[in-house]
Amino acid sequence: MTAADALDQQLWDLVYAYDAAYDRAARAVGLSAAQACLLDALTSGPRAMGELAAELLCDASNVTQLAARLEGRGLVDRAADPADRRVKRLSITPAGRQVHRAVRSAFDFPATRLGRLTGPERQQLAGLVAKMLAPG
Amino acid sequence: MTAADALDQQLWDLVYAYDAAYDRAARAVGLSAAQACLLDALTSGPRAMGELAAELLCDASNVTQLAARLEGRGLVDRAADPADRRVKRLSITPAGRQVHRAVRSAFDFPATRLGRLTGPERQQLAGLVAKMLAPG
DNA sequence: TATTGTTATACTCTATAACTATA
DNA sequence: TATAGTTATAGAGTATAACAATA
Repeated sequence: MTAADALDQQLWDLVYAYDAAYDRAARAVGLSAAQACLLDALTSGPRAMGELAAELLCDASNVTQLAARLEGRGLVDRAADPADRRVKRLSITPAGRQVHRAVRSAFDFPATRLGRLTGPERQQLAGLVAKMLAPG
Repeated sequence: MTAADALDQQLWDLVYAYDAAYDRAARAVGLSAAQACLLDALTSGPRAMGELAAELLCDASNVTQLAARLEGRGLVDRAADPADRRVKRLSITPAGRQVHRAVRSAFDFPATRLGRLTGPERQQLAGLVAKMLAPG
Protein backbone atom coordinates (compact mmCIF):
# COMPACT_ATOMS: atom_id res chain seq x y z
CA MET A 1 0.00 0.00 0.00
CA THR A 2 1.46 3.34 -1.04
CA ALA A 3 1.41 6.42 1.17
CA ALA A 4 -1.24 8.03 -1.03
CA ASP A 5 -3.49 4.97 -0.67
CA ALA A 6 -3.07 5.10 3.10
CA LEU A 7 -4.18 8.73 3.24
CA ASP A 8 -7.16 7.93 0.98
CA GLN A 9 -8.19 5.22 3.42
CA GLN A 10 -7.77 7.52 6.42
CA LEU A 11 -9.98 10.13 4.82
CA TRP A 12 -12.59 7.48 4.02
CA ASP A 13 -12.53 6.39 7.66
CA LEU A 14 -12.85 9.97 8.86
CA VAL A 15 -15.85 10.68 6.63
CA TYR A 16 -17.40 7.35 7.62
CA ALA A 17 -17.12 8.19 11.31
CA TYR A 18 -18.46 11.69 10.72
CA ASP A 19 -21.49 10.49 8.77
CA ALA A 20 -22.28 7.79 11.31
CA ALA A 21 -22.08 10.28 14.16
CA TYR A 22 -24.38 12.73 12.40
CA ASP A 23 -26.90 10.01 11.62
CA ARG A 24 -26.91 8.90 15.26
CA ALA A 25 -27.39 12.47 16.45
CA ALA A 26 -30.34 13.06 14.13
CA ARG A 27 -32.00 9.77 15.06
CA ALA A 28 -31.51 10.42 18.77
CA VAL A 29 -33.81 13.41 18.26
CA GLY A 30 -36.27 11.52 16.05
CA LEU A 31 -35.14 12.94 12.71
CA SER A 32 -33.55 11.38 9.65
CA ALA A 33 -30.20 12.79 8.55
CA ALA A 34 -31.87 14.38 5.52
CA GLN A 35 -34.43 16.13 7.73
CA ALA A 36 -31.70 17.38 10.05
CA CYS A 37 -29.78 18.76 7.06
CA LEU A 38 -32.81 20.63 5.82
CA LEU A 39 -33.42 22.07 9.26
CA ASP A 40 -29.77 23.09 9.46
CA ALA A 41 -29.97 24.86 6.12
CA LEU A 42 -32.77 27.02 7.51
CA THR A 43 -30.98 28.20 10.63
CA SER A 44 -29.32 31.07 8.79
CA GLY A 45 -32.66 32.36 7.48
CA PRO A 46 -35.68 31.50 5.30
CA ARG A 47 -35.05 29.89 1.92
CA ALA A 48 -37.07 29.35 -1.24
CA MET A 49 -37.75 25.70 -2.07
CA GLY A 50 -35.60 25.92 -5.17
CA GLU A 51 -32.68 27.40 -3.26
CA LEU A 52 -32.89 24.52 -0.81
CA ALA A 53 -32.87 21.95 -3.61
CA ALA A 54 -29.68 23.49 -5.00
CA GLU A 55 -28.10 23.68 -1.56
CA LEU A 56 -28.96 20.07 -0.72
CA LEU A 57 -28.03 18.81 -4.19
CA CYS A 58 -31.39 17.16 -4.76
CA ASP A 59 -34.58 17.57 -6.77
CA ALA A 60 -37.18 20.17 -5.79
CA SER A 61 -39.84 17.49 -5.40
CA ASN A 62 -37.70 15.93 -2.72
CA VAL A 63 -37.57 19.17 -0.77
CA THR A 64 -41.35 19.40 -1.01
CA GLN A 65 -41.70 16.08 0.75
CA LEU A 66 -39.02 16.61 3.36
CA ALA A 67 -40.61 19.98 4.14
CA ALA A 68 -44.07 18.42 4.35
CA ARG A 69 -42.90 15.98 7.01
CA LEU A 70 -41.15 18.67 9.02
CA GLU A 71 -44.13 20.98 8.66
CA GLY A 72 -46.42 18.22 9.92
CA ARG A 73 -44.35 18.19 13.10
CA GLY A 74 -44.38 21.95 13.44
CA LEU A 75 -40.65 22.34 12.85
CA VAL A 76 -40.83 24.48 9.71
CA ASP A 77 -43.21 26.98 8.20
CA ARG A 78 -44.13 27.57 4.55
CA ALA A 79 -45.16 31.00 3.27
CA ALA A 80 -45.74 32.43 -0.18
CA ASP A 81 -43.38 35.23 -1.17
CA PRO A 82 -45.43 38.45 -1.50
CA ALA A 83 -43.22 39.70 -4.35
CA ASP A 84 -43.58 36.56 -6.48
CA ARG A 85 -46.42 34.35 -5.40
CA ARG A 86 -44.98 31.33 -7.18
CA VAL A 87 -42.14 31.25 -4.66
CA LYS A 88 -42.60 29.52 -1.31
CA ARG A 89 -40.23 30.49 1.48
CA LEU A 90 -39.48 27.88 4.11
CA SER A 91 -38.49 29.03 7.58
CA ILE A 92 -37.65 27.30 10.83
CA THR A 93 -40.07 27.61 13.77
CA PRO A 94 -39.06 28.05 17.42
CA ALA A 95 -39.79 24.34 17.94
CA GLY A 96 -37.60 23.63 14.93
CA ARG A 97 -34.76 25.66 16.41
CA GLN A 98 -35.03 23.73 19.62
CA VAL A 99 -34.85 20.39 17.79
CA HIS A 100 -31.93 21.66 15.73
CA ARG A 101 -30.05 22.60 18.88
CA ALA A 102 -30.74 19.12 20.23
CA VAL A 103 -29.17 17.56 17.13
CA ARG A 104 -26.12 19.81 17.46
CA SER A 105 -25.89 18.83 21.07
CA ALA A 106 -26.13 15.11 20.36
CA PHE A 107 -23.57 15.34 17.54
CA ASP A 108 -20.46 14.32 19.39
CA PHE A 109 -17.92 14.25 16.57
CA PRO A 110 -16.48 17.73 17.20
CA ALA A 111 -16.04 17.01 20.91
CA THR A 112 -14.75 13.44 20.70
CA ARG A 113 -12.61 13.75 17.56
CA LEU A 114 -11.68 17.35 16.85
CA GLY A 115 -11.40 17.73 20.61
CA ARG A 116 -8.29 15.54 20.61
CA LEU A 117 -6.30 18.14 18.72
CA THR A 118 -4.35 20.94 20.35
CA GLY A 119 -4.89 24.56 19.37
CA PRO A 120 -1.94 24.67 16.95
CA GLU A 121 -3.01 21.34 15.43
CA ARG A 122 -6.45 22.75 14.75
CA GLN A 123 -4.86 25.73 13.07
CA GLN A 124 -2.89 23.35 10.88
CA LEU A 125 -5.97 21.30 10.03
CA ALA A 126 -7.96 24.42 9.19
CA GLY A 127 -5.25 25.51 6.78
CA LEU A 128 -5.09 22.15 5.04
CA VAL A 129 -8.85 21.82 4.68
CA ALA A 130 -9.10 25.38 3.38
CA LYS A 131 -6.55 24.56 0.71
CA MET A 132 -8.46 21.44 -0.32
CA LEU A 133 -11.79 23.23 -0.52
CA ALA A 134 -10.72 26.56 -1.98
CA PRO A 135 -12.79 27.44 -5.06
CA GLY A 136 -11.26 27.04 -8.50
CA MET B 1 -18.24 32.91 15.01
CA THR B 2 -15.49 31.40 17.12
CA ALA B 3 -12.47 29.62 15.68
CA ALA B 4 -13.85 26.26 16.81
CA ASP B 5 -17.12 26.93 15.01
CA ALA B 6 -15.22 27.81 11.85
CA LEU B 7 -13.31 24.52 11.91
CA ASP B 8 -16.56 22.62 12.54
CA GLN B 9 -18.02 24.25 9.45
CA GLN B 10 -14.94 23.46 7.37
CA LEU B 11 -15.11 19.83 8.35
CA TRP B 12 -18.82 19.75 7.49
CA ASP B 13 -18.01 21.20 4.07
CA LEU B 14 -15.24 18.69 3.52
CA VAL B 15 -17.46 15.72 4.37
CA TYR B 16 -20.26 17.18 2.25
CA ALA B 17 -17.96 17.44 -0.77
CA TYR B 18 -16.59 13.96 -0.17
CA ASP B 19 -20.02 12.36 0.08
CA ALA B 20 -21.30 14.17 -3.00
CA ALA B 21 -18.26 13.07 -5.01
CA TYR B 22 -18.67 9.45 -3.94
CA ASP B 23 -22.36 9.48 -4.79
CA ARG B 24 -21.61 10.89 -8.25
CA ALA B 25 -18.93 8.26 -8.85
CA ALA B 26 -21.25 5.40 -7.89
CA ARG B 27 -24.10 6.73 -10.03
CA ALA B 28 -21.80 7.25 -13.01
CA VAL B 29 -21.33 3.48 -12.95
CA GLY B 30 -25.02 2.71 -12.35
CA LEU B 31 -24.77 1.92 -8.64
CA SER B 32 -26.17 3.59 -5.55
CA ALA B 33 -23.68 4.71 -2.91
CA ALA B 34 -24.86 1.91 -0.62
CA GLN B 35 -24.25 -0.69 -3.31
CA ALA B 36 -20.80 0.71 -4.02
CA CYS B 37 -19.98 0.55 -0.30
CA LEU B 38 -21.03 -3.09 -0.11
CA LEU B 39 -18.95 -3.92 -3.16
CA ASP B 40 -15.99 -2.08 -1.63
CA ALA B 41 -16.30 -4.05 1.59
CA LEU B 42 -15.91 -7.26 -0.41
CA THR B 43 -12.71 -6.33 -2.22
CA SER B 44 -10.54 -7.52 0.64
CA GLY B 45 -12.20 -10.94 0.66
CA PRO B 46 -15.51 -12.79 1.20
CA ARG B 47 -17.65 -11.82 4.17
CA ALA B 48 -20.56 -13.35 6.05
CA MET B 49 -23.81 -11.39 5.83
CA GLY B 50 -23.66 -10.60 9.54
CA GLU B 51 -20.10 -9.31 9.29
CA LEU B 52 -21.18 -7.01 6.49
CA ALA B 53 -24.10 -5.66 8.50
CA ALA B 54 -21.72 -4.80 11.34
CA GLU B 55 -19.21 -3.25 8.97
CA LEU B 56 -21.84 -1.17 7.18
CA LEU B 57 -23.59 -0.22 10.43
CA CYS B 58 -26.98 -1.46 9.26
CA ASP B 59 -29.42 -4.29 9.82
CA ALA B 60 -28.79 -7.76 8.37
CA SER B 61 -32.06 -7.63 6.45
CA ASN B 62 -30.74 -4.59 4.63
CA VAL B 63 -27.63 -6.47 3.55
CA THR B 64 -29.83 -9.26 2.26
CA GLN B 65 -31.59 -6.86 -0.06
CA LEU B 66 -28.51 -4.95 -1.21
CA ALA B 67 -26.82 -8.27 -1.93
CA ALA B 68 -29.86 -9.55 -3.83
CA ARG B 69 -29.73 -6.56 -6.19
CA LEU B 70 -25.99 -6.90 -6.76
CA GLU B 71 -26.33 -10.64 -7.24
CA GLY B 72 -29.06 -10.06 -9.82
CA ARG B 73 -26.50 -8.07 -11.81
CA GLY B 74 -23.78 -10.67 -11.42
CA LEU B 75 -21.55 -8.48 -9.28
CA VAL B 76 -21.52 -10.64 -6.16
CA ASP B 77 -21.87 -14.30 -5.34
CA ARG B 78 -23.56 -15.98 -2.35
CA ALA B 79 -22.37 -19.32 -0.99
CA ALA B 80 -23.20 -21.33 2.11
CA ASP B 81 -20.27 -21.82 4.47
CA PRO B 82 -19.43 -25.56 4.54
CA ALA B 83 -18.41 -25.39 8.20
CA ASP B 84 -21.66 -23.76 9.40
CA ARG B 85 -24.43 -24.00 6.90
CA ARG B 86 -26.37 -21.18 8.51
CA VAL B 87 -23.70 -18.74 7.38
CA LYS B 88 -23.76 -17.29 3.85
CA ARG B 89 -20.52 -15.86 2.55
CA LEU B 90 -20.74 -13.07 0.03
CA SER B 91 -17.91 -12.60 -2.45
CA ILE B 92 -17.23 -10.25 -5.32
CA THR B 93 -17.22 -11.63 -8.88
CA PRO B 94 -14.78 -10.60 -11.63
CA ALA B 95 -17.53 -8.39 -13.09
CA GLY B 96 -17.99 -6.91 -9.64
CA ARG B 97 -14.28 -6.12 -9.40
CA GLN B 98 -14.41 -4.40 -12.74
CA VAL B 99 -17.35 -2.24 -11.65
CA HIS B 100 -15.62 -1.48 -8.36
CA ARG B 101 -12.53 -0.29 -10.21
CA ALA B 102 -14.75 1.92 -12.36
CA VAL B 103 -16.19 3.57 -9.24
CA ARG B 104 -12.71 4.15 -7.84
CA SER B 105 -11.71 5.63 -11.14
CA ALA B 106 -14.71 7.96 -11.31
CA PHE B 107 -14.22 9.06 -7.68
CA ASP B 108 -12.30 12.27 -8.25
CA PHE B 109 -12.05 13.57 -4.68
CA PRO B 110 -8.54 12.24 -4.00
CA ALA B 111 -7.21 13.72 -7.26
CA THR B 112 -9.01 17.07 -7.19
CA ARG B 113 -8.85 17.78 -3.45
CA LEU B 114 -6.10 15.78 -1.77
CA GLY B 115 -4.10 16.37 -4.94
CA ARG B 116 -3.78 20.03 -4.04
CA LEU B 117 -1.60 19.27 -1.05
CA THR B 118 2.18 18.95 -1.18
CA GLY B 119 3.94 15.87 0.12
CA PRO B 120 4.74 17.39 3.53
CA GLU B 121 1.19 18.71 3.82
CA ARG B 122 -0.18 15.21 3.25
CA GLN B 123 2.13 13.94 5.95
CA GLN B 124 0.74 16.58 8.29
CA LEU B 125 -2.84 15.72 7.40
CA ALA B 126 -2.22 12.00 7.87
CA GLY B 127 -0.88 12.68 11.35
CA LEU B 128 -3.83 14.84 12.36
CA VAL B 129 -6.43 12.39 11.05
CA ALA B 130 -4.66 9.50 12.74
CA LYS B 131 -4.83 11.36 16.04
CA MET B 132 -8.55 12.02 15.60
CA LEU B 133 -9.37 8.43 14.72
CA ALA B 134 -7.04 6.57 17.07
CA PRO B 135 -8.94 3.97 19.11
CA GLY B 136 -9.75 4.66 22.75
C1' DT C 1 -32.80 -23.13 22.77
C1' DA C 2 -29.75 -19.82 20.34
C1' DT C 3 -28.03 -18.03 16.02
C1' DT C 4 -27.87 -16.82 10.87
C1' DG C 5 -30.09 -15.27 7.41
C1' DT C 6 -34.54 -14.34 4.77
C1' DT C 7 -39.30 -12.66 4.09
C1' DA C 8 -43.10 -9.56 4.85
C1' DT C 9 -44.11 -5.07 5.69
C1' DA C 10 -43.83 -0.21 6.33
C1' DC C 11 -41.68 4.19 6.17
C1' DT C 12 -38.35 7.43 4.32
C1' DC C 13 -35.39 9.20 0.54
C1' DT C 14 -35.04 10.26 -4.06
C1' DA C 15 -36.00 11.15 -9.02
C1' DT C 16 -39.01 11.67 -13.29
C1' DA C 17 -43.04 13.18 -15.46
C1' DA C 18 -47.27 15.50 -15.45
C1' DC C 19 -49.69 19.18 -13.44
C1' DT C 20 -51.14 23.97 -11.22
C1' DA C 21 -50.44 28.59 -10.35
C1' DT C 22 -48.14 32.62 -11.31
C1' DA C 23 -45.28 35.58 -14.07
C1' DT D 1 -44.36 30.80 -22.93
C1' DA D 2 -41.37 30.16 -18.90
C1' DT D 3 -40.76 29.38 -14.01
C1' DA D 4 -41.74 27.69 -8.95
C1' DG D 5 -43.58 24.40 -6.69
C1' DT D 6 -46.67 20.24 -6.03
C1' DT D 7 -48.61 15.66 -7.00
C1' DA D 8 -48.44 11.00 -8.65
C1' DT D 9 -45.69 7.34 -9.01
C1' DA D 10 -41.92 4.19 -8.72
C1' DG D 11 -37.48 2.30 -7.17
C1' DA D 12 -34.07 2.05 -3.60
C1' DG D 13 -32.47 2.22 1.39
C1' DT D 14 -33.60 1.03 5.91
C1' DA D 15 -35.59 -1.10 10.15
C1' DT D 16 -38.78 -4.26 12.87
C1' DA D 17 -41.03 -8.47 13.48
C1' DA D 18 -41.99 -13.04 12.18
C1' DC D 19 -40.04 -16.95 10.13
C1' DA D 20 -36.87 -20.99 8.37
C1' DA D 21 -32.81 -23.55 8.69
C1' DT D 22 -29.06 -24.96 11.23
C1' DA D 23 -26.35 -25.44 15.31
